[in-house]
Amino acid sequence: MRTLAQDVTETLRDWILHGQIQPGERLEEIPLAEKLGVSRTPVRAALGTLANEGLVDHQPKRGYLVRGFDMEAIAAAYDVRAVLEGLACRNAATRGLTEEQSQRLLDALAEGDRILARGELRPEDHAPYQQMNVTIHDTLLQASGNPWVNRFAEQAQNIPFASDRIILWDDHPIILRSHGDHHRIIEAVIARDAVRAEELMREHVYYAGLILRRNYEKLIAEGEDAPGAKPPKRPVA
Amino acid sequence: MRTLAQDVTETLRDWILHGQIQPGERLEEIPLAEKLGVSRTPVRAALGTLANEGLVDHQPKRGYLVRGFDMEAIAAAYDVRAVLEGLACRNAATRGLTEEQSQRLLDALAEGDRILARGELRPEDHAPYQQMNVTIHDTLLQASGNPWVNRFAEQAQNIPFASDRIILWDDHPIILRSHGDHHRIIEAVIARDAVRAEELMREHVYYAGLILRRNYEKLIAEGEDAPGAKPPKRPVA
DNA sequence: GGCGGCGATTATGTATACATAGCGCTGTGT
DNA sequence: ACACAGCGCTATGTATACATAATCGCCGCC
Repeated sequence: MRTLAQDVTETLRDWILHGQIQPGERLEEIPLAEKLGVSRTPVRAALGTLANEGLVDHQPKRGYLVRGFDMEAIAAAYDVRAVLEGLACRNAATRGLTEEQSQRLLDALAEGDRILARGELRPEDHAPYQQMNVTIHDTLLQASGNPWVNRFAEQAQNIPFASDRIILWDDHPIILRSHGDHHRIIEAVIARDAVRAEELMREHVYYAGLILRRNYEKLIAEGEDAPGAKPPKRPVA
Repeated sequence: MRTLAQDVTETLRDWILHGQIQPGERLEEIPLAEKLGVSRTPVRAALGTLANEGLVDHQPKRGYLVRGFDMEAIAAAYDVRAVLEGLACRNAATRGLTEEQSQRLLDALAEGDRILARGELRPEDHAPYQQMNVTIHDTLLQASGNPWVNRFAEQAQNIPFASDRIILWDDHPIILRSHGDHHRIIEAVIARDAVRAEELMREHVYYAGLILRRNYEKLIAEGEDAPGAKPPKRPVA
């Protein structure tokens, strides 16, 4: 069964992740409750959950604030994801994939190849590519068989503008290289080469963070002061 | 300011971590509220928090159950801690320690040396040794400057019978070796040798998990069916 | 005699009423 | 004119009342 509190939690989380509520903004229970057509109770529960997830800041008797993430914090999240997903690949390679998992990964690789084949990404390709990317990472996380890795990696992605869902669509060579990583990673996992799988995934995620940071610094240098965690270019929620 | 909900959360968390509430046991709001002398509201909030932390399982409209952790899950937590604390040491070495941090670490090392000097650990030594161990790990986590590492490593420790606070006091050689690790790790961090620091800490934590698992399997082999996450010998806290 | 459906019971989910800490405003005194 | 203290307002924290789904037992039916 679904409860109101869960719905409200998801709604608010989406609002925050999609930037519809700005960092630093105050989240007041009564206005939110009215806007959502529910009572304060489920709203309170939702705010508590989001506070635990680290998306909002809670000071007792003083309310909830949407947390802002500066570039350093976002880069830190990538560092964490790098080691966690690296661990996931190591374990996945050690344990071996199920038939279904390896098939899903191979399908995803083929899908990526197909999308990238035409040499450039059109806007209508973004969603499928994104989906494919998420499929690969999530499948590998699950294949690790380590529930903690799953949970923490997911939480480290639930930050505004710092998720697999953010890709710099303009830079085709980087996307090609990234998908090349996918090939190698999955190859290593299937070949049960745990060390190589871990190293490749670590670098893959770490590099993604590096790109993000570089782009951010370039924007800063160009004077476009990117407030808070403003994404570089054409972010896709 | 402290709220009732926070107090209740801590109380329940302690009860679960200390095994005063058994895995699989049902947590009912009204009895808990009565036992604690509060209303259902703070109890509900606390249960929600603990559910987010993964200590209790929540099924909507069907209540909360204390989660049990089998040996596999505990080992998985150690794997995660290993890579996270490894990352923390890498970052700490890269960034460098503050004067205060390095002093705290060196003091902790000396304290450990002092406790271990007599050749065996007496019961009254357990608490200080434990404290020293926690100090070292927490200080290094903080020194990483990565807030995520802190959060996740802490959560991965908040499992019944899987924390720094659990040590096999009987096996002196292992404790000696472990404290030797501490020396090397801190030496590497201070020397700004990021790679070595990371590797040493990874192995340090991973090995602790391995010991735990081995002891568990030995117990199983001896026929003492250790139910759920029963700790090997003389667990403390 | 066993199985299945229906209703009473109970515990959770939601709404609302009450308590209290924070914050700002105002008024006064220096 | 400025500082500070007291007061009132507002929003959060807590308690409680109400709504509703899940469980369990009972009865009837097959």
